[in-house]
Amino acid sequence: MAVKRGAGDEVVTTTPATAAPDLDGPAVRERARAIPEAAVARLAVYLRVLSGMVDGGVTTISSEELSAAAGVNSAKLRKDLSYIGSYGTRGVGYDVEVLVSHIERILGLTRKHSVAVVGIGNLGHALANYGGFPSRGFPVVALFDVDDDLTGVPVGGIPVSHIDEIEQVCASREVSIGVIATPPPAAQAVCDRLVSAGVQCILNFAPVVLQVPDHVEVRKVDLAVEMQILSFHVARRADEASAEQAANGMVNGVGVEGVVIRP
Amino acid sequence: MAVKRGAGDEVVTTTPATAAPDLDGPAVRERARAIPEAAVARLAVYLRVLSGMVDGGVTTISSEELSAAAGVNSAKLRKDLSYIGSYGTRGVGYDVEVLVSHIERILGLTRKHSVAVVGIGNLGHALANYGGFPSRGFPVVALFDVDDDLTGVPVGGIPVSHIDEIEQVCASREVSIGVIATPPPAAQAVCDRLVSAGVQCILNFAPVVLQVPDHVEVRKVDLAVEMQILSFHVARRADEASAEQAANGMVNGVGVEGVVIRP
DNA sequence: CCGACTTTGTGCACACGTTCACAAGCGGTA
DNA sequence: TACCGCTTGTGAACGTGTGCACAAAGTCGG
Ligand SMILES: NC(=O)c1ccc[n+]([C@@H]2O[C@H](COP(=O)([O-])OP(=O)(O)OC[C@H]3O[C@@H](n4cnc5c(N)ncnc54)[C@H](O)[C@@H]3O)[C@@H](O)[C@H]2O)c1
Ligand SMILES: NC(=O)c1ccc[n+]([C@@H]2O[C@H](COP(=O)([O-])OP(=O)(O)OC[C@H]3O[C@@H](n4cnc5c(N)ncnc54)[C@H](O)[C@@H]3O)[C@@H](O)[C@H]2O)c1
Repeated sequence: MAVKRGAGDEVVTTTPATAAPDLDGPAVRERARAIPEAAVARLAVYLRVLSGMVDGGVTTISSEELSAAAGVNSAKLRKDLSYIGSYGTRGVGYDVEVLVSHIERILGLTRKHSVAVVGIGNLGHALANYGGFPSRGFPVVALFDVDDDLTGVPVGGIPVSHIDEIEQVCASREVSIGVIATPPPAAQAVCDRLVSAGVQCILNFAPVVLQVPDHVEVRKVDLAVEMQILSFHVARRADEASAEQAANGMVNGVGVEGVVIRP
Repeated sequence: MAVKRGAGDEVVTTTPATAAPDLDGPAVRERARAIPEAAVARLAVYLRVLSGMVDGGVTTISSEELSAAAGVNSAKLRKDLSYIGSYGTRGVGYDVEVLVSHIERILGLTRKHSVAVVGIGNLGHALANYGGFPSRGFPVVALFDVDDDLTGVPVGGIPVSHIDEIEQVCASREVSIGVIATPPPAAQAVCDRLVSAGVQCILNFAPVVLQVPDHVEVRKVDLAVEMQILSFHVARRADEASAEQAANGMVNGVGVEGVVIRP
């Protein structure tokens, strides 16, 4: 993998910048947003697929193949890639390694992002032991808990620190991403401490809405919400099926399974 | 009042080869009055907030208060609620319990959705032990793993079954949601077996793109992707900051991190 | 060197989601 | 009852994201 030197090149249009004078209304928004958030999420998926391809010895790939592997529309894939520049060859496809390096650059993965996990319970243990983070450029460098029985105990190779050391430890270990895996009532307080320790990105597993300053980015993973979305689809499907059956006046068992719909 | 139709518009990254499912007329597609997916996700959040309010003794709440608690715009909240009907009182607000019951109805939570977890490793243990699922109407009724040392061992009160029993057990316990927490290489095979067992909803933690039939709903939770999105924001922010500094001809070390920008 | 073929990159139209703004409706009050 | 202030519900404007379809740009065989 060729590490490209600085020499900014033309480089994508990170900031169109054409229309500088914008609305500086009451709510101060960030500047022109370059890449749609949805596209960023997909770029991360493409990167994972491409990494697997590199390992498999693939050197070139077309948008059709890559989009199939990533589970998206090929037009969407090409549009997503166009946000980061034109690195394909018409009639041929994309050089896998080139694409990987450019996506990594855009996602900011040329830099390591140190992670701290707060709340070393069931979930915290799993996260601390997970090898998928360090291998993708997100080394876990600190663990925190209030439980005195846990402090000092190594989990995943890292000793747990007491929550009261959070500001000091986060600063000294240059933590840039904080993961909250505490019970819900403690989440906001932990979040506040992370913020005051200078952490600007937070991944929150506790089912609570966190209040943070504008400059802090929060993403939440709420499994109950995921379940409920699935539940919604089940219900909708059941509604449709029953409506259809009512319309047809017919009861037709669908192949796979005998799903019993209670009247 | 809201005339709600079945609305048969699924989509979700279907294969391009899908034959036209609805031949109701190529021109008009007016029937779909479904609830936007994004709104469904938020409804689940509102539900959680409202449940907390019920416990807190709150009986009535305005869109302004609820939206603040849920971290969204009040107009968006009202629009989201309007998808499920008109249950507010103008000049007063919403009755909390009424709202809870209607959201639960729409999300299909009047029915219990039994959950099976496959892959009882680090993450699987955490999920099996998590009390947040049963309490929200998602009882975990089955656990599966290939590891013979695990089969029979109770985790979170449920003995682990061997993966080979998956079809039989899922059917007999009426599993409607399958959770995949196996290593990535095993995920697709596990998914296929869940589908053949009649499971129509899957929550996937393995970082792979699952291929499923159209009638199966998949949601993925990819923590590495979440991290990378955060990383992207860090990078973008650094870019902006450096651009601004360059414009000002000033170099200012920002507290948290020493981002070195090559000239 | 040319022409056939392949695949990218993108303009455009459309669908979806968000936000604004305000009439309609309700409870309380005189 | 008539008025008033408050909050909902929603039409419409607006912004964002998606998908189509095709010209541009490249490769390859002759
Ligand atoms: N376990 C899961 O699979 C799962 C799934 C979805 C969501 N969650 C959420 O993740 C969070 C953690 O879940 P869990 O199952 O690991 O819970 P847990 O009770 O097993 O662990 C919580 C840990 O946080 C620690 N803690 C409590 N207060 C703290 C504080 N102020 N500062 C630092 N540490 C503190 C506790 O000592 C404990 O070790 C919860 O909010 C839960 O709702 C968990
Ligand atoms: N641990 C985490 O915090 C974390 C975070 C994000 C994603 N993930 C993903 O979740 C998955 C599980 O992670 P983990 O840390 O629990 O892994 P793990 O290795 O601890 O556990 C995996 C379990 O799956 C079982 N298994 C393997 N093949 C199986 C099969 N064919 N059928 C049934 N069970 C099988 C193994 O016996 C093992 O018990 C992985 O795909 C991982 O990438 C984990």
